[in-house]
Amino acid sequence: MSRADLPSRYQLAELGALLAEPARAAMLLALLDGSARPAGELARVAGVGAATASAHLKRLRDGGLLVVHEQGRHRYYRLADDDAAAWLEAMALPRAPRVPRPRGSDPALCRARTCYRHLAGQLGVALCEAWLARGWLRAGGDGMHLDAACAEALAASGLVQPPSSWLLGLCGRGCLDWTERKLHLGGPLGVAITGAMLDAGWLRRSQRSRALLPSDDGLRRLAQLGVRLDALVDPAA
Amino acid sequence: MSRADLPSRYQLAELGALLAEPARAAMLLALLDGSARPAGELARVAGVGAATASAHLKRLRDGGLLVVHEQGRHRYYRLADDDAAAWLEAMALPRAPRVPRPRGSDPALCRARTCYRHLAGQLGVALCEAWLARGWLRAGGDGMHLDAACAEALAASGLVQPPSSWLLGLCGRGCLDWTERKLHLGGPLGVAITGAMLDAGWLRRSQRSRALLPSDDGLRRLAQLGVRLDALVDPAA
DNA sequence: GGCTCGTTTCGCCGTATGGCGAAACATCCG
DNA sequence: CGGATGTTTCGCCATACGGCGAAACGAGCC
Repeated sequence: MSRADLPSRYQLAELGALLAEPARAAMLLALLDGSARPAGELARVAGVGAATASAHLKRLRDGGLLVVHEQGRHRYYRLADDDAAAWLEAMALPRAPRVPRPRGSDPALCRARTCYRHLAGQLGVALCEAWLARGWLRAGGDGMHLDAACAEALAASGLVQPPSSWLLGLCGRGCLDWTERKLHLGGPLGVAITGAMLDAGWLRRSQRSRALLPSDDGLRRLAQLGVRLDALVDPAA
Repeated sequence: MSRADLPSRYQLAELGALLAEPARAAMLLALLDGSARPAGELARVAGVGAATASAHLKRLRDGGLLVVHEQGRHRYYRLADDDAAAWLEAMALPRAPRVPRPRGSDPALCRARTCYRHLAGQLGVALCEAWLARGWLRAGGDGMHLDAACAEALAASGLVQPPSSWLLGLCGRGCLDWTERKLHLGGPLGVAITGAMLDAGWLRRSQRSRALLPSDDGLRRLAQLGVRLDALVDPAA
């Protein structure tokens, strides 16, 4: 207790201080969908001038929460890693509805959303559970890996181009879904699959939130890949 | 994005501000093992005077992170709920070792520890997985519940007194283990079982950290209850 | 080269907040 | 009842930090 957490106390405080400013919090929330945005745009969403935004971004960068990608005269900021994204999502989600199941605010968000750059929500959990159950996803000591049978099925379904063996090399990680309280698939593998689903039109980004809207075709394909859709909340609710 | 997270931005900032002060962070870390401590003691661990500690505790209480239990002239502070404890643990753990498996700092902490008031770490994950696998723990829509067979086995093993049916009424919840990245058993059910293990001497609290030290007898009993111990990290490491 | 635009640095001010000591309560004990 | 102890409130000071405008820097573009 006494000596061991003497560093961690300052670590935690420093992390908290980064979130403590509404402007910084707004920036982080805006980046929680995995997007990379230039400083000016982040200044706008935070509602502050360019100068202050720059200072905030510098602090977030120094604190290890953001990374920069310079391109021409723009500087694109992005969340540094999915660990940060994971607990950020945990803190940002509407302060937990206590009782068993009165779902959190937006039903669309509960159904499917991005957690950083991978699929989360009921759909993400259902996919992870289904593939684990049928052996398409194997949990090893160093993370989750895709089975060759799954990679073939994904190619056959048109999600990825035929030589889909590159998927086997990616490492997935369990990431706690804070609305479902179960694991969904994160890590590079989760990012790759989610990206492919977006590219293939199975999912579409919502304009005004992190919700992901599955197309009818996408739902059909997912069902064919073993994902149980009967547990999804009614989108009309 | 724009309108939806306008409240959540302030919510997140407020939460961050509570962690932003080393003194408050120290208090929260001290309470992360589920203990309830009087204001004076928290002042000492935080390294501040009684007056300032009182102010900090008031803020944490107003912010919904702590609850008070008045007893005589003492006021015992405790973490408000296990949701708060969960993401607090996520943030507090040594900033993730990036590469696959170079384990976080303290091997004892990785092996078994308290997460709030329930068992976490490799042992907690192993227990949760084992009981789910043999059907002793069933995951329903509203949480996890113990099977009657498990309750009987726990009574037979001497963990709880013979009429163990009261365990069936408790609700458990999956809680992400941030060193293992898998679920362990939290919620009232997890708290009850962990408490029983402490009472029965299967586990012992470490003096200087949140680590839980299993006794030889405890490990034997756990193995009899189906928990695989071969995955535990070498305690001597 | 000179212009524009995006971004950062600098200097300044106002407020918020942490720290303490002293004093006020409250509770337990004799 | 009076004294000791734990906790909170009050008043004060010092500092940290966010906010902005102005200016500097750098990259693109004509």
